[in-house]
Amino acid sequence: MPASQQHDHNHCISTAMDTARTLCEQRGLRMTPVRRRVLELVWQNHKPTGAYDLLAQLSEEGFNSAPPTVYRALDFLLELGVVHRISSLNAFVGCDHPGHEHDTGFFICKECGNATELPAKEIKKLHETLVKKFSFSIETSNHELTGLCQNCKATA
Amino acid sequence: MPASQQHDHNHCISTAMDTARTLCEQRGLRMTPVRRRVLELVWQNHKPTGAYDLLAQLSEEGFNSAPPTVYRALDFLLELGVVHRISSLNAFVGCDHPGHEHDTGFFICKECGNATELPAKEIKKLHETLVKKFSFSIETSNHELTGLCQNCKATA
DNA sequence: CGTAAAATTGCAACATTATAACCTAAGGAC
DNA sequence: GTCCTTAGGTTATAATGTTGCAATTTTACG
Ligand SMILES: [Zn+2]
Ligand SMILES: [Zn+2]
Ligand SMILES: [Zn+2]
Ligand SMILES: [Zn+2]
Repeated sequence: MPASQQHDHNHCISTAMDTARTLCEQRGLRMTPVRRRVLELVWQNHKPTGAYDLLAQLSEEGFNSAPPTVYRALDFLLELGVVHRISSLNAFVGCDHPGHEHDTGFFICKECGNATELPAKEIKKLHETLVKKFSFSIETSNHELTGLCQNCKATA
Repeated sequence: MPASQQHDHNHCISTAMDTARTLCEQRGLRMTPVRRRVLELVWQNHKPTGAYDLLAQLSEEGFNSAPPTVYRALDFLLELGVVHRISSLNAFVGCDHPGHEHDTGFFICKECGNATELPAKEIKKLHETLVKKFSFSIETSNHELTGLCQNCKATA
């Protein structure tokens, strides 16, 4: 059983949507239909999804199907902190714990494609160690690990 | 003075070329003119460089100027372990310590664009911590930090 | 209300990055 | 030399992402 089916998707999605709505209200931003639907789709897929895949899904539902539509929605959601971009995959994925500012860090299974967010604590610890050694000021960071998840390792 | 000028470029380049040649000999691979020149260019720029920038430079020198030329050379050099790809920039940069298998990790200055390779030791430590917490098997990892380098912080 | 400013969306074109497919040329083994 | 493998040339195309501007919707405010 893939990790993506070990839990209640609908719960994931509704929680994510609630949090996003709350964040918008707090910041005076608008959760418009396209933005809402893109976030839902990102969560429904529940694994990193390309912008053009999302665009195709939107298109099937009667939304506008030009690239700027989905990229603008994604930019908004990234800014809001409810999705992450995985640059080695050119793909987007929902954030597990939105509302707490943190960097992008994922473990991506080569077999099933699921992406698991890394604990912010470990990323912070790495930052601290690096800052001590070098005199950089770290503003953002992005960590992408690949390998086999527990399930796929067991099945292999 | 930018970090890229605090040292002797020519030394960087010749060392990198020597190592690459040695690695090729050890593995029975061919360091052809295009491959050699691409590696030299990557080192000459001494900061992350896009494939199409490299292609333009090659073209000026009479090399073939079609995309596959540079992508094939870059694939070879990546495989050989003498360059890294920085996926958040879609760019390539020379490896500081080739010949020792290691993951991609860079600090990239937002101001001057220089990319400094992170110590493999710290990356390994992060891996170990994560593996203890989760039961992933990590095969590759990629770490891209941004911020200001020491020089640019001072100048700002 | 009514209107003006701001934010969002629609739309068309374009830019950038990367790959596929197929063929030719060069290098090495025998 | 002949054969086989590797590398490079060439053309076309795929995949990803952006710019610019007009039209619309939402909000702010008198
Ligand atoms: Zn997150
Ligand atoms: Zn898996
Ligand atoms: Zn390296
Ligand atoms: Zn700098």
